[in-house]
Amino acid sequence: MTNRPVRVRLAPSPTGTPHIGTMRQAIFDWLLARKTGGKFVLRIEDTDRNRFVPTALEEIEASLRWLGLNWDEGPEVGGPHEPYFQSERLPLYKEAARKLIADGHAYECYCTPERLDQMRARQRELKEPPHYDGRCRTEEGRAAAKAEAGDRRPVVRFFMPDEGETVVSDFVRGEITFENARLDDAVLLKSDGFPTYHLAMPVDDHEMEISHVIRNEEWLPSAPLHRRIFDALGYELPVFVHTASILGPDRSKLSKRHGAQSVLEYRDAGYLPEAVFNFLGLLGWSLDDKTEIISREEFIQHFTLDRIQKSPGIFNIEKLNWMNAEYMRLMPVERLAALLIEWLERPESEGGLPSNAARPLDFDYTARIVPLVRERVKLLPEARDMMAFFYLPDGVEPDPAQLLGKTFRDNRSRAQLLLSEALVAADQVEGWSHEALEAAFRDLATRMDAKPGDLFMLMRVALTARTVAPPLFETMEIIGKERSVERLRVAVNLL
RNA sequence: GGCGCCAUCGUCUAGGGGACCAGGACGGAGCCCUCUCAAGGCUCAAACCGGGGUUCGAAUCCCCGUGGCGCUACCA
Repeated sequence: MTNRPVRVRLAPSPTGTPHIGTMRQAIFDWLLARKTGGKFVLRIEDTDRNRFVPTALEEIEASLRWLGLNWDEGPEVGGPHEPYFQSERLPLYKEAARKLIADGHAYECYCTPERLDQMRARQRELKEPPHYDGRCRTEEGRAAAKAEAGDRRPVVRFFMPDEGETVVSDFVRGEITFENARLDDAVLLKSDGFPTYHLAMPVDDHEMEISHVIRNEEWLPSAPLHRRIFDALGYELPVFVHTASILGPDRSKLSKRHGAQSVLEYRDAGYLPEAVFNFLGLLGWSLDDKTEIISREEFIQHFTLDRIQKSPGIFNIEKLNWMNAEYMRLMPVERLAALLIEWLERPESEGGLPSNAARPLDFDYTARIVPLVRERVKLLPEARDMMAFFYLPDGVEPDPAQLLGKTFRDNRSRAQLLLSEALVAADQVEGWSHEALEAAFRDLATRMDAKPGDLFMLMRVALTARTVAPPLFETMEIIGKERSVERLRVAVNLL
Protein backbone atom coordinates (compact mmCIF):
# COMPACT_ATOMS: atom_id res chain seq x y z
CA MET A 1 0.00 0.00 0.00
CA THR A 2 1.18 3.44 -0.73
CA ASN A 3 0.67 6.72 0.98
CA ARG A 4 2.04 8.81 -1.79
CA PRO A 5 -0.16 11.63 -3.03
CA VAL A 6 -2.80 10.29 -5.36
CA ARG A 7 -1.80 10.50 -8.99
CA VAL A 8 -3.78 8.45 -11.47
CA ARG A 9 -3.56 8.27 -15.20
CA LEU A 10 -5.57 7.27 -18.19
CA ALA A 11 -3.23 5.81 -20.76
CA PRO A 12 -5.14 5.08 -23.92
CA SER A 13 -3.44 4.15 -27.13
CA PRO A 14 -4.52 6.15 -30.16
CA THR A 15 -5.58 3.17 -32.20
CA GLY A 16 -9.19 4.12 -32.81
CA THR A 17 -12.27 5.57 -31.20
CA PRO A 18 -11.92 5.22 -27.44
CA HIS A 19 -13.91 2.36 -26.02
CA ILE A 20 -16.64 2.94 -23.51
CA GLY A 21 -14.74 0.82 -21.01
CA THR A 22 -11.84 3.21 -21.30
CA MET A 23 -14.14 6.04 -20.42
CA ARG A 24 -15.59 4.18 -17.47
CA GLN A 25 -12.03 3.76 -16.30
CA ALA A 26 -11.44 7.46 -16.85
CA ILE A 27 -14.44 8.17 -14.64
CA PHE A 28 -13.00 6.04 -11.85
CA ASP A 29 -9.60 7.71 -12.23
CA TRP A 30 -11.07 11.16 -12.26
CA LEU A 31 -13.33 10.44 -9.29
CA LEU A 32 -10.43 9.16 -7.21
CA ALA A 33 -8.32 12.18 -8.11
CA ARG A 34 -11.08 14.65 -7.32
CA LYS A 35 -12.03 12.89 -4.14
CA THR A 36 -8.50 12.93 -2.79
CA GLY A 37 -7.32 16.20 -4.21
CA GLY A 38 -4.92 14.24 -6.39
CA LYS A 39 -4.01 14.58 -10.03
CA PHE A 40 -5.56 12.98 -13.07
CA VAL A 41 -3.09 12.67 -15.90
CA LEU A 42 -3.65 11.77 -19.50
CA ARG A 43 -0.84 9.94 -21.23
CA ILE A 44 -0.91 8.75 -24.79
CA GLU A 45 0.53 5.30 -25.41
CA ASP A 46 1.48 5.69 -29.03
CA THR A 47 4.18 3.08 -29.20
CA ASP A 48 2.60 1.01 -31.90
CA ARG A 49 3.32 2.72 -35.18
CA ASN A 50 1.37 0.17 -37.16
CA ARG A 51 -1.93 0.70 -35.43
CA PHE A 52 -1.71 4.46 -35.01
CA VAL A 53 -4.88 6.34 -36.02
CA PRO A 54 -4.40 10.09 -36.47
CA THR A 55 -7.93 11.07 -35.40
CA ALA A 56 -7.86 8.96 -32.27
CA LEU A 57 -6.30 11.57 -30.01
CA GLU A 58 -8.97 14.06 -30.92
CA GLU A 59 -11.66 11.53 -30.12
CA ILE A 60 -10.11 10.62 -26.81
CA GLU A 61 -10.02 14.26 -25.81
CA ALA A 62 -13.52 14.91 -27.09
CA SER A 63 -14.87 11.96 -25.14
CA LEU A 64 -13.26 13.11 -21.92
CA ARG A 65 -14.40 16.66 -22.40
CA TRP A 66 -17.93 15.65 -23.21
CA LEU A 67 -18.11 13.74 -19.94
CA GLY A 68 -16.56 16.64 -18.10
CA LEU A 69 -13.42 14.73 -17.17
CA ASN A 70 -10.74 17.38 -17.14
CA TRP A 71 -7.16 16.17 -16.91
CA ASP A 72 -4.60 17.99 -14.80
CA GLU A 73 -1.62 16.96 -16.85
CA GLY A 74 -1.33 15.70 -20.38
CA PRO A 75 -1.76 16.84 -23.97
CA GLU A 76 -2.99 20.41 -24.36
CA VAL A 77 -2.46 21.28 -20.70
CA GLY A 78 1.14 20.13 -20.28
CA GLY A 79 2.54 19.45 -16.84
CA PRO A 80 5.75 18.73 -14.92
CA HIS A 81 6.31 15.36 -16.54
CA GLU A 82 6.17 16.35 -20.18
CA PRO A 83 6.07 15.02 -22.76
CA TYR A 84 2.89 12.98 -22.33
CA PHE A 85 3.28 11.07 -25.56
CA GLN A 86 5.30 7.91 -25.26
CA SER A 87 6.65 8.28 -28.76
CA GLU A 88 8.47 11.35 -27.47
CA ARG A 89 9.94 9.61 -24.47
CA LEU A 90 12.07 7.01 -26.24
CA PRO A 91 15.36 7.81 -24.49
CA LEU A 92 13.78 6.99 -21.15
CA TYR A 93 12.84 3.51 -22.24
CA LYS A 94 16.15 2.91 -23.91
CA GLU A 95 17.93 3.81 -20.72
CA ALA A 96 15.69 1.56 -18.65
CA ALA A 97 16.35 -1.30 -21.05
CA ARG A 98 20.08 -0.67 -20.89
CA LYS A 99 19.94 -0.76 -17.12
CA LEU A 100 17.98 -3.98 -17.09
CA ILE A 101 20.51 -5.61 -19.38
CA ALA A 102 23.39 -4.38 -17.29
CA ASP A 103 21.77 -5.82 -14.17
CA GLY A 104 21.08 -9.15 -15.82
CA HIS A 105 17.32 -8.69 -15.88
CA ALA A 106 17.07 -8.48 -19.62
CA TYR A 107 18.95 -9.49 -22.72
CA GLU A 108 19.13 -8.75 -26.39
CA CYS A 109 17.33 -11.22 -28.61
CA TYR A 110 18.14 -11.65 -32.27
CA CYS A 111 15.59 -14.30 -33.08
CA THR A 112 13.67 -13.55 -36.26
CA PRO A 113 9.89 -13.37 -36.35
CA GLU A 114 10.01 -16.37 -38.65
CA ARG A 115 11.88 -18.45 -36.13
CA LEU A 116 9.53 -17.36 -33.37
CA ASP A 117 6.53 -18.36 -35.44
CA GLN A 118 8.00 -21.76 -36.15
CA MET A 119 8.93 -22.20 -32.54
CA ARG A 120 5.41 -21.45 -31.38
CA ALA A 121 3.87 -23.66 -34.03
CA ARG A 122 6.03 -26.52 -32.86
CA GLN A 123 5.11 -25.90 -29.26
CA ARG A 124 1.46 -25.93 -30.13
CA GLU A 125 1.89 -29.23 -31.90
CA LEU A 126 3.53 -30.68 -28.85
CA LYS A 127 0.66 -29.26 -26.79
CA GLU A 128 3.06 -27.07 -24.91
CA PRO A 129 2.08 -23.55 -23.95
CA PRO A 130 3.64 -21.17 -26.48
CA HIS A 131 6.52 -19.26 -24.98
CA TYR A 132 9.94 -17.95 -25.88
CA ASP A 133 12.45 -20.78 -25.60
CA GLY A 134 15.25 -18.63 -24.19
CA ARG A 135 17.69 -19.22 -26.98
CA CYS A 136 19.21 -15.75 -26.71
CA ARG A 137 19.53 -15.93 -22.97
CA THR A 138 22.99 -17.40 -23.46
CA GLU A 139 26.02 -15.95 -25.11
CA GLU A 140 26.22 -18.85 -27.58
CA GLY A 141 22.56 -18.85 -28.51
CA ARG A 142 22.67 -15.14 -29.03
CA ALA A 143 25.70 -15.37 -31.28
CA ALA A 144 24.01 -18.03 -33.39
CA ALA A 145 20.82 -16.04 -33.67
CA LYS A 146 22.76 -12.92 -34.54
CA ALA A 147 24.46 -14.71 -37.38
CA GLU A 148 21.06 -15.68 -38.81
CA ALA A 149 19.58 -12.25 -38.30
CA GLY A 150 21.83 -10.45 -40.73
CA ASP A 151 21.61 -6.72 -40.10
CA ARG A 152 18.36 -6.90 -38.15
CA ARG A 153 18.25 -4.97 -34.89
CA PRO A 154 17.65 -7.07 -31.80
CA VAL A 155 14.77 -6.74 -29.40
CA VAL A 156 15.28 -6.63 -25.66
CA ARG A 157 13.60 -9.34 -23.64
CA PHE A 158 12.94 -9.56 -19.96
CA PHE A 159 14.67 -12.38 -18.16
CA MET A 160 11.91 -14.17 -16.33
CA PRO A 161 13.19 -16.59 -13.68
CA ASP A 162 12.37 -20.24 -14.36
CA GLU A 163 11.53 -20.93 -10.77
CA GLY A 164 9.69 -19.34 -7.91
CA GLU A 165 6.51 -17.35 -8.01
CA THR A 166 5.42 -13.77 -8.29
CA VAL A 167 2.65 -12.36 -6.16
CA VAL A 168 0.55 -9.54 -7.46
CA SER A 169 -1.53 -7.51 -5.10
CA ASP A 170 -4.75 -6.10 -6.45
CA PHE A 171 -6.72 -3.67 -4.34
CA VAL A 172 -10.08 -5.31 -4.90
CA ARG A 173 -9.05 -8.86 -5.68
CA GLY A 174 -6.37 -9.39 -3.10
CA GLU A 175 -3.16 -11.31 -3.68
CA ILE A 176 -2.77 -13.42 -6.79
CA THR A 177 0.10 -15.83 -7.15
CA PHE A 178 1.70 -16.77 -10.45
CA GLU A 179 4.32 -19.38 -11.13
CA ASN A 180 7.28 -17.84 -12.88
CA ALA A 181 7.75 -20.94 -14.99
CA ARG A 182 4.44 -20.09 -16.68
CA LEU A 183 5.56 -16.58 -17.44
CA ASP A 184 7.25 -15.63 -20.67
CA ASP A 185 10.37 -13.64 -21.49
CA ALA A 186 8.40 -10.69 -22.80
CA VAL A 187 9.76 -8.25 -25.33
CA LEU A 188 10.45 -4.88 -23.72
CA LEU A 189 12.04 -2.99 -26.55
CA LYS A 190 11.07 -3.69 -30.13
CA SER A 191 13.58 -3.76 -32.94
CA ASP A 192 12.31 -0.40 -34.15
CA GLY A 193 13.50 1.10 -30.89
CA PHE A 194 10.00 1.60 -29.51
CA PRO A 195 9.11 0.06 -26.18
CA THR A 196 6.25 -2.33 -25.67
CA TYR A 197 3.57 -1.52 -23.14
CA HIS A 198 5.35 -3.76 -20.65
CA LEU A 199 8.36 -1.48 -20.50
CA ALA A 200 6.76 1.88 -21.18
CA MET A 201 4.13 1.48 -18.51
CA PRO A 202 6.45 0.86 -15.53
CA VAL A 203 8.89 3.51 -16.69
CA ASP A 204 6.27 6.18 -17.17
CA ASP A 205 4.17 5.33 -14.15
CA HIS A 206 7.31 5.58 -12.04
CA GLU A 207 8.55 8.65 -13.83
CA MET A 208 5.15 10.34 -13.48
CA GLU A 209 4.79 9.25 -9.87
CA ILE A 210 1.57 7.38 -10.49
CA SER A 211 0.17 6.07 -7.22
CA HIS A 212 -2.78 4.01 -8.45
CA VAL A 213 -3.07 2.07 -11.65
CA ILE A 214 -6.69 1.48 -12.55
CA ARG A 215 -6.92 -0.67 -15.67
CA ASN A 216 -9.07 -3.34 -17.14
CA GLU A 217 -8.81 -6.96 -16.03
CA GLU A 218 -7.40 -8.03 -19.38
CA TRP A 219 -4.09 -6.82 -17.93
CA LEU A 220 -4.20 -9.16 -14.99
CA PRO A 221 -2.25 -11.95 -16.69
CA SER A 222 0.65 -9.61 -17.38
CA ALA A 223 0.57 -8.00 -13.96
CA PRO A 224 3.25 -10.35 -12.56
CA LEU A 225 5.54 -9.38 -15.43
CA HIS A 226 4.98 -5.74 -14.64
CA ARG A 227 5.60 -6.33 -10.99
CA ARG A 228 8.94 -7.95 -11.73
CA ILE A 229 9.93 -5.09 -14.00
CA PHE A 230 9.07 -2.55 -11.33
CA ASP A 231 11.16 -4.53 -8.88
CA ALA A 232 14.05 -5.01 -11.27
CA LEU A 233 14.15 -1.30 -11.93
CA GLY A 234 13.95 -0.53 -8.23
CA TYR A 235 10.64 1.29 -8.58
CA GLU A 236 8.02 1.55 -5.89
CA LEU A 237 4.90 -0.38 -6.89
CA PRO A 238 1.70 1.55 -7.48
CA VAL A 239 -1.61 0.24 -6.16
CA PHE A 240 -3.21 -1.91 -8.83
CA VAL A 241 -6.93 -2.07 -9.38
CA HIS A 242 -8.16 -4.28 -12.17
CA THR A 243 -11.69 -3.44 -13.20
CA ALA A 244 -14.04 -5.97 -14.67
CA SER A 245 -14.90 -5.74 -18.34
CA ILE A 246 -18.02 -4.25 -19.81
CA LEU A 247 -19.87 -6.90 -21.77
CA GLY A 248 -22.40 -6.87 -24.56
CA PRO A 249 -25.79 -8.54 -24.18
CA ASP A 250 -24.28 -11.83 -25.34
CA ARG A 251 -21.72 -11.69 -22.51
CA SER A 252 -18.76 -11.17 -24.76
CA LYS A 253 -16.64 -8.08 -24.44
CA LEU A 254 -18.49 -5.06 -25.75
CA SER A 255 -17.46 -4.49 -29.34
CA LYS A 256 -18.48 -3.05 -32.65
CA ARG A 257 -21.08 -5.64 -33.41
CA HIS A 258 -22.97 -4.74 -30.23
CA GLY A 259 -23.63 -1.30 -31.65
CA ALA A 260 -22.31 1.83 -30.05
CA GLN A 261 -19.11 1.27 -28.15
CA SER A 262 -17.87 4.83 -27.91
CA VAL A 263 -19.31 7.61 -25.80
CA LEU A 264 -19.16 9.85 -28.85
CA GLU A 265 -21.79 7.67 -30.48
CA TYR A 266 -24.01 8.19 -27.48
CA ARG A 267 -23.44 11.91 -27.68
CA ASP A 268 -24.44 11.86 -31.34
CA ALA A 269 -27.50 9.77 -30.60
CA GLY A 270 -28.76 12.44 -28.25
CA TYR A 271 -27.81 11.16 -24.84
CA LEU A 272 -26.93 13.62 -22.11
CA PRO A 273 -23.42 13.59 -20.70
CA GLU A 274 -24.84 13.69 -17.17
CA ALA A 275 -26.76 10.50 -17.81
CA VAL A 276 -23.89 8.67 -19.45
CA PHE A 277 -21.57 9.70 -16.63
CA ASN A 278 -24.05 8.52 -14.01
CA PHE A 279 -24.71 5.27 -15.82
CA LEU A 280 -21.08 4.41 -16.44
CA GLY A 281 -20.12 5.40 -12.93
CA LEU A 282 -22.63 2.90 -11.63
CA LEU A 283 -21.54 0.12 -13.95
CA GLY A 284 -19.06 -1.70 -11.78
CA TRP A 285 -19.36 0.57 -8.79
CA SER A 286 -22.18 1.21 -6.39
CA LEU A 287 -22.79 3.47 -3.45
CA ASP A 288 -25.36 1.42 -1.61
CA ASP A 289 -28.51 -0.60 -2.13
CA LYS A 290 -30.63 2.33 -3.31
CA THR A 291 -28.80 5.06 -5.14
CA GLU A 292 -29.43 5.28 -8.87
CA ILE A 293 -29.43 8.95 -9.71
CA ILE A 294 -26.34 10.50 -8.25
CA SER A 295 -24.78 13.84 -9.01
CA ARG A 296 -21.18 14.36 -9.92
CA GLU A 297 -20.59 16.00 -6.55
CA GLU A 298 -22.05 13.10 -4.63
CA PHE A 299 -20.01 10.72 -6.71
CA ILE A 300 -16.86 12.55 -5.75
CA GLN A 301 -17.89 12.70 -2.14
CA HIS A 302 -18.60 9.00 -1.80
CA PHE A 303 -16.29 7.33 -4.30
CA THR A 304 -14.02 4.63 -2.93
CA LEU A 305 -11.96 2.01 -4.69
CA ASP A 306 -13.16 -0.80 -2.46
CA ARG A 307 -16.67 -0.65 -3.85
CA ILE A 308 -15.52 -1.47 -7.35
CA GLN A 309 -17.17 -4.63 -8.60
CA LYS A 310 -15.06 -7.67 -9.40
CA SER A 311 -17.43 -9.32 -11.82
CA PRO A 312 -18.02 -8.17 -15.39
CA GLY A 313 -21.17 -6.23 -16.20
CA ILE A 314 -23.43 -6.13 -19.19
CA PHE A 315 -24.09 -2.78 -20.74
CA ASN A 316 -27.82 -2.41 -20.19
CA ILE A 317 -28.97 0.20 -22.65
CA GLU A 318 -32.55 0.11 -21.37
CA LYS A 319 -31.38 1.43 -18.07
CA LEU A 320 -29.29 4.11 -19.73
CA ASN A 321 -32.37 5.19 -21.65
CA TRP A 322 -34.36 5.46 -18.46
CA MET A 323 -31.60 7.38 -16.81
CA ASN A 324 -31.34 9.75 -19.73
CA ALA A 325 -35.06 10.43 -19.47
CA GLU A 326 -34.66 11.03 -15.75
CA TYR A 327 -31.98 13.61 -16.40
CA MET A 328 -34.10 15.36 -18.99
CA ARG A 329 -36.79 15.79 -16.38
CA LEU A 330 -34.39 16.70 -13.60
CA MET A 331 -32.22 19.29 -15.26
CA PRO A 332 -32.99 23.00 -15.34
CA VAL A 333 -35.43 23.93 -18.10
CA GLU A 334 -32.96 26.44 -19.50
CA ARG A 335 -30.22 23.88 -19.98
CA LEU A 336 -32.54 21.43 -21.67
CA ALA A 337 -33.91 24.19 -23.86
CA ALA A 338 -30.41 25.16 -24.95
CA LEU A 339 -29.53 21.53 -25.70
CA LEU A 340 -32.73 21.01 -27.63
CA ILE A 341 -32.26 24.17 -29.68
CA GLU A 342 -28.88 22.84 -30.80
CA TRP A 343 -30.61 19.81 -32.22
CA LEU A 344 -33.65 21.56 -33.63
CA GLU A 345 -31.62 24.15 -35.49
CA ARG A 346 -29.74 21.52 -37.45
CA PRO A 347 -30.81 20.85 -41.02
CA GLU A 348 -33.82 18.60 -41.23
CA SER A 349 -31.72 15.82 -42.71
CA GLU A 350 -29.55 15.88 -39.59
CA GLY A 351 -32.43 15.67 -37.18
CA GLY A 352 -33.47 19.32 -37.08
CA LEU A 353 -36.77 20.99 -37.79
CA PRO A 354 -38.14 21.28 -41.34
CA SER A 355 -36.52 24.10 -43.26
CA ASN A 356 -39.56 26.38 -43.11
CA ALA A 357 -39.14 26.72 -39.36
CA ALA A 358 -37.23 29.96 -38.90
CA ARG A 359 -33.76 29.82 -37.36
CA PRO A 360 -32.49 30.85 -34.91
CA LEU A 361 -35.12 29.50 -32.59
CA ASP A 362 -36.53 31.73 -29.90
CA PHE A 363 -35.07 30.66 -26.59
CA ASP A 364 -37.89 31.81 -24.31
CA TYR A 365 -40.54 30.30 -26.56
CA THR A 366 -38.66 26.99 -26.58
CA ALA A 367 -38.25 27.12 -22.82
CA ARG A 368 -42.03 27.25 -22.49
CA ILE A 369 -42.41 24.11 -24.57
CA VAL A 370 -39.74 22.12 -22.74
CA PRO A 371 -41.79 21.19 -19.65
CA LEU A 372 -44.48 19.73 -21.91
CA VAL A 373 -42.13 17.66 -24.01
CA ARG A 374 -39.47 16.50 -21.54
CA GLU A 375 -41.90 14.05 -19.92
CA ARG A 376 -42.48 12.37 -23.22
CA VAL A 377 -39.08 11.65 -24.71
CA LYS A 378 -36.04 9.70 -23.68
CA LEU A 379 -33.50 11.11 -26.09
CA LEU A 380 -32.85 14.61 -27.37
CA PRO A 381 -33.59 13.94 -31.05
CA GLU A 382 -36.89 12.30 -30.22
CA ALA A 383 -38.18 15.70 -29.21
CA ARG A 384 -38.09 16.97 -32.75
CA ASP A 385 -41.32 15.37 -33.96
CA MET A 386 -43.05 16.16 -30.70
CA MET A 387 -42.08 19.81 -31.00
CA ALA A 388 -42.11 20.60 -34.71
CA PHE A 389 -45.69 21.86 -34.89
CA PHE A 390 -44.86 24.59 -32.40
CA TYR A 391 -42.52 26.14 -34.93
CA LEU A 392 -44.22 25.74 -38.27
CA PRO A 393 -45.31 29.15 -39.56
CA ASP A 394 -47.66 27.79 -42.20
CA GLY A 395 -49.54 25.46 -39.95
CA VAL A 396 -49.67 21.72 -40.05
CA GLU A 397 -51.19 19.41 -42.58
CA PRO A 398 -53.34 16.80 -40.93
CA ASP A 399 -54.80 14.37 -43.38
CA PRO A 400 -58.57 13.87 -43.20
CA ALA A 401 -58.39 10.20 -42.33
CA GLN A 402 -56.12 10.96 -39.41
CA LEU A 403 -58.46 13.73 -38.33
CA LEU A 404 -61.49 11.47 -38.33
CA GLY A 405 -59.75 8.59 -36.71
CA LYS A 406 -61.75 5.55 -35.75
CA THR A 407 -64.31 7.60 -33.87
CA PHE A 408 -65.54 9.70 -36.76
CA ARG A 409 -64.57 7.49 -39.65
CA ASP A 410 -68.21 6.94 -40.53
CA ASN A 411 -69.45 10.27 -39.30
CA ARG A 412 -67.63 12.99 -41.12
CA SER A 413 -70.36 15.56 -40.74
CA ARG A 414 -70.41 15.15 -36.98
CA ALA A 415 -66.68 15.78 -36.87
CA GLN A 416 -67.04 18.80 -39.05
CA LEU A 417 -69.79 20.19 -36.85
CA LEU A 418 -67.75 19.68 -33.68
CA LEU A 419 -64.70 21.30 -35.19
CA SER A 420 -66.52 24.31 -36.44
CA GLU A 421 -68.15 24.76 -33.04
CA ALA A 422 -64.68 24.46 -31.55
CA LEU A 423 -63.55 27.17 -33.89
CA VAL A 424 -66.32 29.46 -32.67
CA ALA A 425 -65.60 28.61 -29.04
CA ALA A 426 -61.90 29.25 -29.47
CA ASP A 427 -62.61 32.63 -30.93
CA GLN A 428 -64.71 33.51 -27.92
CA VAL A 429 -62.44 32.30 -25.12
CA GLU A 430 -61.67 35.05 -22.61
CA GLY A 431 -58.06 35.04 -21.48
CA TRP A 432 -56.05 32.54 -23.50
CA SER A 433 -54.84 30.40 -20.59
CA HIS A 434 -54.90 26.63 -20.56
CA GLU A 435 -57.30 26.72 -17.61
CA ALA A 436 -59.74 28.95 -19.45
CA LEU A 437 -59.37 26.86 -22.59
CA GLU A 438 -60.02 23.62 -20.81
CA ALA A 439 -63.13 25.04 -19.12
CA ALA A 440 -64.43 26.39 -22.40
CA PHE A 441 -63.95 23.18 -24.35
CA ARG A 442 -65.28 20.91 -21.65
CA ASP A 443 -68.32 23.11 -21.66
CA LEU A 444 -68.53 22.80 -25.41
CA ALA A 445 -68.35 19.02 -25.21
CA THR A 446 -71.22 19.02 -22.76
CA ARG A 447 -73.32 21.31 -24.90
CA MET A 448 -72.68 19.21 -27.97
CA ASP A 449 -73.29 16.01 -26.07
CA ALA A 450 -69.86 14.75 -27.11
CA LYS A 451 -67.31 12.81 -25.14
CA PRO A 452 -64.60 15.28 -24.11
CA GLY A 453 -61.90 12.89 -25.27
CA ASP A 454 -63.42 12.66 -28.74
CA LEU A 455 -63.61 16.41 -29.13
CA PHE A 456 -60.09 16.90 -27.79
CA MET A 457 -58.60 14.30 -30.11
CA LEU A 458 -60.21 16.02 -33.06
CA MET A 459 -58.70 19.31 -31.99
CA ARG A 460 -55.36 17.73 -31.21
CA VAL A 461 -54.98 16.41 -34.72
CA ALA A 462 -56.18 19.70 -36.17
CA LEU A 463 -53.59 21.64 -34.23
CA THR A 464 -50.65 19.27 -34.36
CA ALA A 465 -51.33 16.74 -37.11
CA ARG A 466 -50.50 14.12 -34.51
CA THR A 467 -52.48 11.75 -32.35
CA VAL A 468 -49.74 11.69 -29.77
CA ALA A 469 -48.80 15.11 -28.52
CA PRO A 470 -48.32 17.22 -25.42
CA PRO A 471 -51.44 18.18 -23.47
CA LEU A 472 -53.89 20.01 -25.70
CA PHE A 473 -54.64 23.15 -23.73
CA GLU A 474 -51.10 23.87 -22.72
CA THR A 475 -50.22 23.46 -26.37
CA MET A 476 -52.91 25.93 -27.42
CA GLU A 477 -51.78 28.39 -24.81
CA ILE A 478 -48.29 28.34 -26.22
CA ILE A 479 -49.04 28.47 -29.93
CA GLY A 480 -51.50 31.27 -29.21
CA LYS A 481 -54.98 32.18 -30.25
CA GLU A 482 -54.27 33.28 -33.75
CA ARG A 483 -52.50 30.15 -34.87
CA SER A 484 -54.91 27.90 -32.99
CA VAL A 485 -57.93 29.42 -34.64
CA GLU A 486 -56.29 29.34 -38.02
CA ARG A 487 -55.39 25.66 -37.72
CA LEU A 488 -58.91 24.79 -36.62
CA ARG A 489 -60.28 26.65 -39.61
CA VAL A 490 -58.02 24.77 -41.99
CA ALA A 491 -59.15 21.51 -40.45
CA VAL A 492 -62.83 22.31 -40.82
CA ASN A 493 -62.31 23.02 -44.48
CA LEU A 494 -60.42 19.83 -44.91
CA LEU A 495 -63.44 17.76 -43.98
C1' G B 1 -4.48 -26.89 -24.27
C1' G B 2 -2.01 -23.84 -20.23
C1' C B 3 -2.54 -19.81 -16.83
C1' G B 4 -5.68 -16.28 -14.48
C1' C B 5 -10.13 -13.71 -13.01
C1' C B 6 -15.26 -14.01 -12.00
C1' A B 7 -20.20 -16.28 -10.31
C1' U B 8 -27.24 -12.99 -6.11
C1' C B 9 -33.78 -11.79 -10.21
C1' G B 10 -33.43 -11.32 -17.85
C1' U B 11 -29.96 -6.81 -16.68
C1' C B 12 -27.33 -3.27 -13.06
C1' U B 13 -26.73 -4.18 -7.98
C1' A B 14 -27.29 -4.38 -1.96
C1' G B 15 -25.64 -8.01 1.32
C1' G B 16 -19.60 -10.21 3.63
C1' G B 17 -21.91 -15.98 9.31
C1' G B 18 -27.97 -15.12 12.64
C1' A B 19 -31.22 -8.55 11.03
C1' C B 20 -32.82 -12.51 4.40
C1' C B 21 -39.30 -17.13 3.41
C1' A B 22 -32.69 -12.07 0.09
C1' G B 23 -33.55 -5.36 -0.47
C1' G B 24 -33.40 -1.41 -4.49
C1' A B 25 -33.33 -0.04 -9.77
C1' C B 26 -34.08 -0.96 -15.22
C1' G B 27 -37.08 -3.96 -18.12
C1' G B 28 -41.89 -6.99 -17.92
C1' A B 29 -47.22 -7.74 -16.15
C1' G B 30 -51.57 -5.60 -13.80
C1' C B 31 -54.36 -1.68 -11.49
C1' C B 32 -55.10 3.62 -10.45
C1' C B 33 -54.75 8.64 -12.40
C1' U B 34 -55.97 10.69 -17.23
C1' C B 35 -57.91 14.98 -23.27
C1' U B 36 -53.75 11.32 -26.53
C1' C B 37 -48.93 9.83 -25.25
C1' A B 38 -45.96 10.10 -21.33
C1' A B 39 -44.82 11.04 -16.31
C1' G B 40 -46.51 9.61 -11.45
C1' G B 41 -48.71 6.18 -7.61
C1' C B 42 -49.78 1.17 -6.04
C1' U B 43 -49.32 -4.16 -6.77
C1' C B 44 -47.26 -8.64 -8.89
C1' A B 45 -43.79 -12.17 -11.25
C1' A B 46 -38.50 -12.77 -11.12
C1' A B 47 -32.16 -14.64 -8.19
C1' C B 48 -28.21 -16.70 -3.94
C1' C B 49 -24.64 -21.97 -10.48
C1' G B 50 -24.08 -27.40 -8.41
C1' G B 51 -21.93 -30.61 -4.74
C1' G B 52 -19.27 -31.28 -0.50
C1' G B 53 -17.32 -29.38 3.95
C1' U B 54 -16.61 -25.69 8.49
C1' U B 55 -20.43 -24.01 12.02
C1' C B 56 -25.66 -24.42 16.71
C1' G B 57 -26.48 -21.54 12.12
C1' A B 58 -23.90 -20.31 5.25
C1' A B 59 -26.10 -16.09 -0.10
C1' U B 60 -21.95 -14.83 3.09
C1' C B 61 -15.96 -18.82 4.97
C1' C B 62 -13.12 -23.28 2.64
C1' C B 63 -12.63 -27.15 -1.19
C1' C B 64 -14.09 -29.52 -5.67
C1' G B 65 -16.89 -29.28 -9.95
C1' U B 66 -19.46 -26.48 -13.70
C1' G B 67 -20.09 -22.19 -16.44
C1' G B 68 -18.69 -17.29 -18.32
C1' C B 69 -14.80 -14.13 -19.52
C1' G B 70 -9.76 -12.77 -20.31
C1' C B 71 -4.57 -13.67 -21.46
C1' U B 72 -1.34 -16.86 -24.04
C1' A B 73 2.36 -10.91 -30.17
C1' C B 74 8.53 -7.12 -31.78
C1' C B 75 -0.76 -4.83 -29.94
C1' A B 76 -2.18 -2.17 -26.16
